[in-house]
Amino acid sequence: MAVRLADVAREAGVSPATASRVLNGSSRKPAEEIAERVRVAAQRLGYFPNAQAQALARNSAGLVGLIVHDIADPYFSSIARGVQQGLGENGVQLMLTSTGRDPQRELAAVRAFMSHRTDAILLAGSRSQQEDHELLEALRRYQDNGGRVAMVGQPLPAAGGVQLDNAGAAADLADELLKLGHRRFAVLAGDQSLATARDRVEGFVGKLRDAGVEPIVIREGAFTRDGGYHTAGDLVREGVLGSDEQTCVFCANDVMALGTMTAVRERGLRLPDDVAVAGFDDIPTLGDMFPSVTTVRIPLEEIGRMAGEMVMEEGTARRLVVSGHPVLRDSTRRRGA
Amino acid sequence: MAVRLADVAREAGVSPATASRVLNGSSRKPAEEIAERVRVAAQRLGYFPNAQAQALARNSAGLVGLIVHDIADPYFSSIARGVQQGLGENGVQLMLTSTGRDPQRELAAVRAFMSHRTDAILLAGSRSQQEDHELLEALRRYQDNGGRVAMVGQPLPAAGGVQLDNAGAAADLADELLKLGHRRFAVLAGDQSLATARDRVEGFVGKLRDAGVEPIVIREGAFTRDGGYHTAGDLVREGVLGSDEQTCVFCANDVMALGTMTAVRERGLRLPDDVAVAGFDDIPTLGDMFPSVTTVRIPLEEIGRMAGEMVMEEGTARRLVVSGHPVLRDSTRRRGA
DNA sequence: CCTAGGTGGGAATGCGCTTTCCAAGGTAGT
DNA sequence: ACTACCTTGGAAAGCGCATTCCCACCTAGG
Repeated sequence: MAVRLADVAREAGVSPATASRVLNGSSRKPAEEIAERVRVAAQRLGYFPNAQAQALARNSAGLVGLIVHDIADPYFSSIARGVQQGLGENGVQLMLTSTGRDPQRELAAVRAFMSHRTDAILLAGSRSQQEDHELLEALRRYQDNGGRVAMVGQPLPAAGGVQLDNAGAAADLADELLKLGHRRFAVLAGDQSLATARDRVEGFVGKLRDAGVEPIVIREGAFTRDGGYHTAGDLVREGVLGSDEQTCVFCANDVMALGTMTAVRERGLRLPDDVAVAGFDDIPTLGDMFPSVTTVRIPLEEIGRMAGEMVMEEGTARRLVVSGHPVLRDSTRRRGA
Repeated sequence: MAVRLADVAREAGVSPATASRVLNGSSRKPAEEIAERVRVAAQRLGYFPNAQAQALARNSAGLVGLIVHDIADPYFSSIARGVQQGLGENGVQLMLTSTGRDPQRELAAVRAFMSHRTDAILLAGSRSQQEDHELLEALRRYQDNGGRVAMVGQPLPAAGGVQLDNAGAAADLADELLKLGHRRFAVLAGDQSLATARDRVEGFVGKLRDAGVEPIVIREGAFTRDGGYHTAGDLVREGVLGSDEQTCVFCANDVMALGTMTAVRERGLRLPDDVAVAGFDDIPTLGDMFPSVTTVRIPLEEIGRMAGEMVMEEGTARRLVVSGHPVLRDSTRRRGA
C-alpha cells in the first residue's frame, strides 16, 4: 500500500542501502549526483519512512512518554506544553497518558511506554510513594535497558529531572504574608499523602512557627477545586473563618484557592477583608479573578521545557531544582489597608 | 538487551510461534497446559512485547495521533482528556502534538503521525482553511492507506468527527440575553479567520438581527485572553463601554471574557451594572469568578470522548453534531435587577 | 480396520528499514 | 610500476514479532 524505501531505490536505480543512506542522516554520504536522484525519486513517489521499521532497525524510536495525573489540570497541561517545547523540532514525538493518580494506571503507562520503546519517560506530579514499589522496579529496568527517566515537579530516587522547591517557596510566601501583618492563619493542606502538598504546607507552617505564629487550623481535604470549596465551607460553618479578625487562608494550590473564594463568598463574607486567600502555582486565570489572588508563581512551562531538553541530552541524568516566587495581589490585602 | 519472545519460547520449551499465540489474543489457542507454561516463562523473564516489532508485523500500531493548537489551553486540554477516555483501556496510546496554530507544524505533525503509522488522526480546533490544501492532500492519502481521521470541534470535508453547533448555541445565548432585556450589545469577535469564531459571531448577531437589534460594535482581535483584554480596553477608551446605559459584551470565547472583565474593572467600571459580559465554552474556572460569568456550556470532554470512541470503531466515519447550552450567571444581570 | 477431516505445534517467511561486511575502483606512496 | 589504503555502492544479515504453511497426530465415520 504505502511506498517503501525499496520502491524509491528501484525508481532511482540504486540499492536500498544507498537510498537509506541519503534519505536519513547516515554517517556515510553517497555522491551528490546519486543523492539527488534518490531525493527526487522519494519526492515523486511521496515516500514516507515507516517509523516503526526504523525504530526496530535502529533500536531507538524517536518517542518520549509523558505521564501526568490529569491533562485537563492547568498544572499539568502547562508542563506538557513546556515539555513539547523542550523536545524541540527533532522529530521526537510525545506519547501522553493521564493516570488520574491511579498507581495501577501509572504502572500500566510505564509498561506501555516500555513496550513502545520510548527513548525516555517523563513523570510529572507527585505520587503517594507508598507501594509504588512496582513502579520503581519497572523504571529501574527501563533504565537498565538504556531508557532515560526524568521526574518533573517531584524527585524520585535514582532518577534525574527538575524539581520544585515547594517548601522554600511556601516559606517565602509565609514570610511576605507575615510582613504584611497577617497573624491569623488557616491552612488548607490538601491531600497530605502527596509530597507536593506536604512540602508546601511544611514550608509554610515552618516559617510561621519560626516567627512564633501558630496556624489556627490545618485542615486536610482533596487537592482540588472542590476540596477547597468544601473544606473552606466547613471552616466558615465552624466559625473559624468569619470571626471578627481577618483570617488569612493558605491553600496548597490555586484551584483550591478558587474553591475557597467561592465558598467564602457564598456565605456572605468579604474578600479579602474578612478572609484573605493565598494559593500556589499561579495558574493563568488567577490574575483575572476579583480580587486578584496572591500565590506563588511556578514556572510550570519552564520546568516542562527543561525536563524535555534534559531527556534529549546525552550524558547522565542531571537534577535541577527550580524555585517559585511569591506574587502578592489583592486577595491578601490587610483589612483597612 | 531486553528479553524477546524467542527467549520466552526457549524458556518454556516451545516454538516462538506458539509463544506468540499464547501471549497475544491470537485466533489459535494453544492447549492450556502449554499456554500456562509460556505465561509463567514470560512472567519469570519479565517479558515485554516490542510494540514496534508487533506494529511492523501486524501492520497496525496501536497508536492514535491528536493534533491541537495549544495543549495548555483549557479548551484543548479538556478535549484531550476526553479523547483519552474515549480510547479506553484498549492499550491504544495517544501521540500528542501542539501546533500553535501554525499550518506548517500542523502538516509536519500529520506527516509524523503517518510515519508512525498511527491508526487514526484526530484534529482538534479549527484552522484557517485557506491554503491548507497540502494538509487536506496529506490526510486524503492517509485515509487511502487505511488511516482514520476525525475532526473534533470543526468539520472538514471528507472526514468524520464530532463537531459543535457553534452558531446555534450562540443564537440560543443571544435569545436568552434578549429575554433578560439586554438591547445594547458589543461583540468581541476574536479572529474571524477561524471558523469557530466566525460561526459563533454569526449565530449571535444573526439572532440579534432577527429580533431587530443591531450590535453597537463588532470588533475583531486575537482569540485569546489578551485579545479580549486589549479589545475591551480599546472600547472603554473609546467610550463605547461605560456609557450611561448598560452594555452587554459578547466574547467569542471564555478567556476573552476574562480579559474583558479585567480590562473593564481596571478602568473603574462596574460589572455587571455598567458592562455585562458573556463568554463561550464554560471553562472550569468560570463559575469561581466574581461575578460568575454567563457563557455557553460546551461538553468539551464529552466531545473528545466521542471522537476517541469513534476512531476506535470499525465501520465508516460518522459525523456527529453536539450542541451547547447557555448558562446564565451573574455577569449578565440587568442593571437594577 | 481404513480413511477423511480436524487439531495443534513448528519451520519459515516477511513486515520495512539500518548496518555491517564485501568487493571493486581509485589514489597515493615508495 | 606495484602495493597499500581509502572511498563507494551493493548484498545480505538482522531488528522482534505475526502468520502462513506444513506436517504429525488424533478422532470419528463407514
